[in-house]
Amino acid sequence: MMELTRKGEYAIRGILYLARQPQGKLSLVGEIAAASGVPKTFLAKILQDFTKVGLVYSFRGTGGGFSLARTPDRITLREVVEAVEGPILPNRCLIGAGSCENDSSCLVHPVWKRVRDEIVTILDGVTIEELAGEDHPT
Amino acid sequence: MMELTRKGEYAIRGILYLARQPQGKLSLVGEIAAASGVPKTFLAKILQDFTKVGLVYSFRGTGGGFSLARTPDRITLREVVEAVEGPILPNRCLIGAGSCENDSSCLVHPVWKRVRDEIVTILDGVTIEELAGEDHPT
DNA sequence: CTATAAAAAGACAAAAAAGGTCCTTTAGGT
DNA sequence: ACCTAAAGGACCTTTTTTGTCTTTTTATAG
Ligand code: SF4
Ligand code: SF4
Repeated sequence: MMELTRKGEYAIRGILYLARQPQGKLSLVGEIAAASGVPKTFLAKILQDFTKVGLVYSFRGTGGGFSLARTPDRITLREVVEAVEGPILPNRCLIGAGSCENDSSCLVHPVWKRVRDEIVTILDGVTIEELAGEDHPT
Repeated sequence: MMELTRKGEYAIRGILYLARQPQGKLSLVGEIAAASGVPKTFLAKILQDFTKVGLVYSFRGTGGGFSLARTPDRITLREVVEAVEGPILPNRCLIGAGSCENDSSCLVHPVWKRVRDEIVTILDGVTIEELAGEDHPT
């Protein structure tokens, strides 16, 4: 239950690769895929998701590629996961008004809300810089 | 992401019905299904899961049915969810040794561990008595 | 301005999981 | 013996996951 999909796992691996590259350097899909062991065409889709939400920059044509749009210390694990998997929702009733008729009276509702809030808090508290294992120079 | 399945939702509804019945009374699948709005045959499977892990008692034949195996205050939401969905695992690496080769060096690993521990803590802290909305006589 | 390079977009498809149904068997009562 | 109700298992449909492939767009180099 509550399992991260492969897409989510790949997304993390992919962005970690980018985080480990020298600032401003562009990486090709094929290069990232090979290094992180992710199917190339699948990773391409993931990188598109990243681009859409503004996590990475993409450049087409000769000399193109991908780079982070922000420094690794300002990208949280939550952003990465949500970019490809959508918002963290342990239950439908958290989607919004009307998704479950009795969310006002239901006593289970607040429990799932707590669960979501805890997960979000944890994932928001982790940056990909920490995960990339770079000790940033003081 | 991280969404409870219908089976899990149904499981909660089903056990809440049982929790609201007078102590020791037996309920039929059909009865529980109708009252909680769950497909009868599907609920039957869920109740079988409950029986397997010892959450409910089942009796066959005339006058048979289901009842809780414990008082509602000693059944946690976690037990109910895990009975039908399996253990709470935000990522494969938490399954056990060898499920991911690099779980010792991977910096993401401890994050998922924290996520799981938090979810488990929350769900363990909620009993189905609280959820059933019975104010138990002091 | 044309060839080349690389990402974007979108259609397609296999495999797995979710969500059920149905039928036969087993166990208990009358 | 006969009825009742759960257990077990085979089967099915739909949705989601996990990809692939082809075409289009955008950019650069010569
Ligand atoms: S937890 Fe309660 S409010 Fe949320 S979907 Fe289930 S019944 Fe509805
Ligand atoms: S988080 Fe790390 S240890 Fe866990 S599956 Fe992913 S790479 Fe492996």
